[in-house]
Parts: sequence; structure tokens; C-alpha cells
Amino acid sequence: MADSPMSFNQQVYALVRRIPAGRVLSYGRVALLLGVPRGARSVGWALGSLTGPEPEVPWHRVVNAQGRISIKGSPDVAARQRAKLEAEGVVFDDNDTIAMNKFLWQPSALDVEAIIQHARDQARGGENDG
DNA sequence: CAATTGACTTGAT
DNA sequence: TATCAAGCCAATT
Repeated sequence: MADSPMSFNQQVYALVRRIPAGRVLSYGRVALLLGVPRGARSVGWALGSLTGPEPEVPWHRVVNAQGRISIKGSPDVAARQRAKLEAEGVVFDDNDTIAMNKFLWQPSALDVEAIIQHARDQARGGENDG
């Protein structure tokens, strides 16, 4: 029945979940990998919907293109993000910035597509695509 | 359907 | 290098 693809929101979660520990991704990069080169804001919006006590999505592995934490309105959440990243080995520069050239996750297009396909399959409730 | 919002990004000054 | 403004997309109301 689920002819409609899962919401952009779901795609974001699916991809973010595949971000390995110790690596980070930028909002714009996530959007780009999902096929929306200008959907950076939507990615942040999607992650903002999480901010739960214990979300199953490593939202903390997503930062802005500058490699800095961009969370607003909740300094506590921002602090938690940094703490989680540092706990995974991510190093912050003297300017509270992450070296994107070192910690940026760079999956291949095939990997990303496989992630989306798999996520879609789950969204269908285990139905085959046919 | 139209208007508003937001954890972004890029270009110009 | 730092600051300001405009563009973009999806969800919410």
C-alpha cells in the first residue's frame, strides 16, 4: 500500500543512522546524498524533531558545513552533542570547530543508495517491491 | 491552499 | 576574517 516514498524526514534518519562513530556529516551533505542539494535546512528540521531523551538516531554526528555545532535555542543540547562527539573521538579545534577534512564521513553513492533502499523496504512493513 | 518556521548554505560587502 | 542578506526545501498550522 505504501506507494508513496517515506518522508524526507525518514530518509534523513536512515542515513544518519549509518554514520559511523567518530565521523560526522554536514546538514547540506546529508541532503545532497539524499538527492536534495539545497535541503540542508530540512535535514536540520528533521533532526530537530528528534531531540528525544534517547533517540535511536545519532543526530549528534551531524554538524554544519563549517564543522561547528549549529543548535540554537537549546544550549544544553548543543553541549551534549559536543560531549557525545568527543566521546567518540572527534576532536574540536581551538575555535570549537571540527576538522571536516578529517572527520567528514564520505560514503560512496552506492552505499548511500543501498541505505535508502533498505530503509524504504523497512518502511513498507517488510513487503517486497515486486 | 497559503503563510510561517528553522539544528543550513552560499555570495557579497 | 567577520557580518548581512537572499535562496532553498520540507513540515506545521
